[in-house]
Amino acid sequence: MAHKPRSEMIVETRAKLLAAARHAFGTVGYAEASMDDFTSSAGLTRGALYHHFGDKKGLLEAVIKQIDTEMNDRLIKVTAKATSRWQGYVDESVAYVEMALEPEIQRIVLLDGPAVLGDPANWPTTNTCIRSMSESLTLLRDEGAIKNVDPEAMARVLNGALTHAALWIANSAEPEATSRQAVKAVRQLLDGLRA
Amino acid sequence: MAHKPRSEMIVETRAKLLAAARHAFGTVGYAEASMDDFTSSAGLTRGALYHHFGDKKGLLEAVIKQIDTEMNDRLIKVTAKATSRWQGYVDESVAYVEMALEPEIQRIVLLDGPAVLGDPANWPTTNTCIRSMSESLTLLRDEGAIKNVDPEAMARVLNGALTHAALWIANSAEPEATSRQAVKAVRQLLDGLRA
DNA sequence: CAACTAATATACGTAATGTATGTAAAAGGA
DNA sequence: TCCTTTTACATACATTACGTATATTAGTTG
Repeated sequence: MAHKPRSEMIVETRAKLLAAARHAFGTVGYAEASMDDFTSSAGLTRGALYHHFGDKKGLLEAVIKQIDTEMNDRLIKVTAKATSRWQGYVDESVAYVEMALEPEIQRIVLLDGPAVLGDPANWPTTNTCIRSMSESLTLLRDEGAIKNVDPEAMARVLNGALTHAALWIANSAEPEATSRQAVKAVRQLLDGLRA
Repeated sequence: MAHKPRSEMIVETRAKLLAAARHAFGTVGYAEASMDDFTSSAGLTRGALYHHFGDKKGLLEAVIKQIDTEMNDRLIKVTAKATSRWQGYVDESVAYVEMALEPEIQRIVLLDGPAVLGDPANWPTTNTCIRSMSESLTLLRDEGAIKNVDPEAMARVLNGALTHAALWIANSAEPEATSRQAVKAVRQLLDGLRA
């Protein structure tokens, strides 16, 4: 009877715990998510959880890291499609807003993450997204497409604008209309950076 | 012996609870603040707390409302001092960043508030600050000082930029240097809005 | 095959929240 | 003035969650 090797069991267990936690965090929120509940929904107990992730916070970190990686992958694809570098940056920004509309991302990364782990700027997973946006800005600046800005500073500040736009849209009574408003404002804001 | 009238006792009790909670939330954070601890530090018990505020969340709402009012008062003073309307808006924005540097505001309003109460845009106390910024933008737009933006949308998006700037500064290893970077980026961003 | 290590479960202590109930003092009317 | 009613606040209790310490089971290695 196929006794899988231990190494496979482990990654499987980790994956199951991550998925269960991610679902729980994303729906009821970090504080309301009971470790007993979601581990048992994964067919495990808290024993496995503590062994692999140390504590609830560690689990949240792992979940956020996973989401962050996925977000970055998606953003890279968007940028790759663009015709010009500037257009790529604008598209990336809008795509970021759209991703941030997803309840799971919003709840976990934008709301609970900062409250539990502190300012995202200092997360170990050092927001891959911000870094990539910062790189885009560096290139744009060096080729003279935008004003002479500090890429990192501007990337962080803009990132704040984007996430707030997303929060606003997602919690609006009329997301469609709000989305148009918010995206337009973001575009205008970005446009103001052009040289 | 000076038995104060009941109405006075009540406002006093509410004030004591608010102050104690505000201190606890502002230092150890909402989740870690034990209601037993901070009520007893105010010479009361949770009984009074539940009577006046319903639950822990209700107390947080009250604390945030108080802080929000104070912030707005301070912003009004800044704007009043400015020489031009545009300058007033820039000063207001920078002042907002500076206020958001204060640990209490940061912890309670920027980190825990959104996690516990959801997107600030929908708070009952409907961020007085955002409203006032939105009004400033309306005036600026109408007098042609800035591009033709949607004031509410732009105010919200900019607000996100400002709060993120503050978080970044406050959690930086070198707040002084980071502050210069962030404030400069904010100024550039605002400058891009001018007509 | 035996000893060891590591993955997961179980059991328990502690602490926090919310609720239900109790109490005492103030307000108000006769 | 006295009795009733309300209400501000305290106390006691039930539930639940987290984290840790310990037990068990299974896989790995010599």
